[in-house]
Amino acid sequence: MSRAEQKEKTRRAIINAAFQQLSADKSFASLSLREVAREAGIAPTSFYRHFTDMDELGLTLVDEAGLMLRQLMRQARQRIVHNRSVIQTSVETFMEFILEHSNVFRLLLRERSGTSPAFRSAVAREIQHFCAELADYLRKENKSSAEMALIQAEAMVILVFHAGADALDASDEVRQRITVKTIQQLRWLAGGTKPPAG
Amino acid sequence: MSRAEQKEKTRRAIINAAFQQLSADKSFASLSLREVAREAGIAPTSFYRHFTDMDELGLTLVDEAGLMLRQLMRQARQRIVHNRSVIQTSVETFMEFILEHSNVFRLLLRERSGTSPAFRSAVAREIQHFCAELADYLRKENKSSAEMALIQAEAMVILVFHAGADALDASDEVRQRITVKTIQQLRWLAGGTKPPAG
DNA sequence: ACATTGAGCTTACATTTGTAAGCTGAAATT
DNA sequence: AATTTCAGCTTACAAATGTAAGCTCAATGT
Repeated sequence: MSRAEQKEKTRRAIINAAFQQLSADKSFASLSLREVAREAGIAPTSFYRHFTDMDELGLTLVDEAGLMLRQLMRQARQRIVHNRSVIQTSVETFMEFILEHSNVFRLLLRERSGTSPAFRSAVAREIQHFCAELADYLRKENKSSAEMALIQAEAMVILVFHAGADALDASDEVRQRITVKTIQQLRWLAGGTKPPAG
Repeated sequence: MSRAEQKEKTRRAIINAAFQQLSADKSFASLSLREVAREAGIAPTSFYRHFTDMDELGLTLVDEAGLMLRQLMRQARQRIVHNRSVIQTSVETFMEFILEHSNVFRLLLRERSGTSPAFRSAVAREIQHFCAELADYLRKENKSSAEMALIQAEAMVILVFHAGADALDASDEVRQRITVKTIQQLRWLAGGTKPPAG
C-alpha cells in the first residue's frame, strides 16, 4: 500500500471512530482525543499527524454531514417524482435516512446550538444549503417570492430535524406517530390545510 | 443566621454559580463540580452537602427553568389582553424574556437534545407543560380538537425556541429580523395567511 | 545505492477531575 | 451546661486528559 493510501485509510479510521462514539449519550465535546485514537487503533499522539485539533476533526465531521444532507435531498427528490404526496414522501424518506445515519444527524442537531462558535456556524452553513435547496423547490412549486419560500423552508427544516431527533430514540410505533404529526405540521406550513378550525 | 437559612443560601449560591457558568460557550456537561464550587465560594467537597451529583444539580436547574417558562407564559398572557396581535405580542415577549434569562433558555435548548436521558426527559416534561398550556389556549381560541391544537402548539414552541436561540447570539438588528420571520412562520401555522401563493 | 521524509510509536509530564477520610466549630437539642 | 448534629474545611489520591520529545522504519526521491 502506498504511503498516501495508508494515510488516507488511517484518517478515515479516525473519522469513523469519532462518528461511532457519537451516540445518544455522547456529544462531540465529550469525546476525548485519546478515546478516539484508541478506537481508531492508533497512538494518541499519532492523531496529530492528521488533525491539529479535535476541533479540526469536528469541522471535518460537519462537512461529511453536509454531504449526507445533499445525498438525502437527492434521494427524496427521486422518490417524489413517481409518488403522490410530496410532503409525506419527503418526511418518510427523511425518517428512513436518519435511522441509517443517526449519529450524523445527532451531531448536526447538537452542534447547531452547541458550545463552539466555529461549529455552530459550520452547521448553520450546511443547514442553510439544505434550506436554500428546499426553498428553491418551494418557490418554483408555489410561485412564491424567494424570501417567503426561504422562511417557509427554514421552518420546515427545523421541524423535520427535531422530529428526527425525537424519532431516533423512539420505538417503531412512536416513530410512526411522530411521522404523522410532522407531516401534519408541514402541511400547515405548506398551506395545504387551514389548521385548526378547518 | 439560622443554620437552615445559611444552608439554603449556599444552595442558591451553587445554583447561581452553575447558571452563571452556562454561557454560549459552555454546556452543562462541560461544567465541573470543582469549577462550580469555586464560583460558589465553597470547597469542592462541600458540594456534596447539597447535591449527591452534578446530575442532581442539573435536574434542579431544569426545574428552575420550568418555573421561568410558566412565568413567561403568564407575562405573555397579560400583555395579550390589551393588545392587538396575539402572535406578535407573544413572540416579542418571548424575545425580551430570553434575553434576560439567556442561560436558562440555553440550558433547555441544549439538554433537550443533549446527552443525558434523565435530562432529556426532564426538559421534555417542562416543555410539554408549556406546549399543553399553549395548546389549551389555541383550542379555546380556535375551537379545534385537543389533538390538533397540541400538534400545532408543539410546532410553534419548537420554532420560537429555535428562533430564540439564534436571537441570543445576534445583534439587535438581526434579532429584529428573526422576530419578524418567526411571527410569519407562526402565522402560517395558526392559519392566518395561506403561505406562499397567498 | 543512499538520503530523506513522515506516519506511527513509546515514554513522560503537568493539569484537571471526582471523591474519599476525617477534622472543626457553631448552631440546635437535650 | 453538656451533647449532638452537620455545613464546610483540608488533605490526599487515583484516573484521565492534552501534548511535548524523540525514536523507528518503510515508502519515496535522488
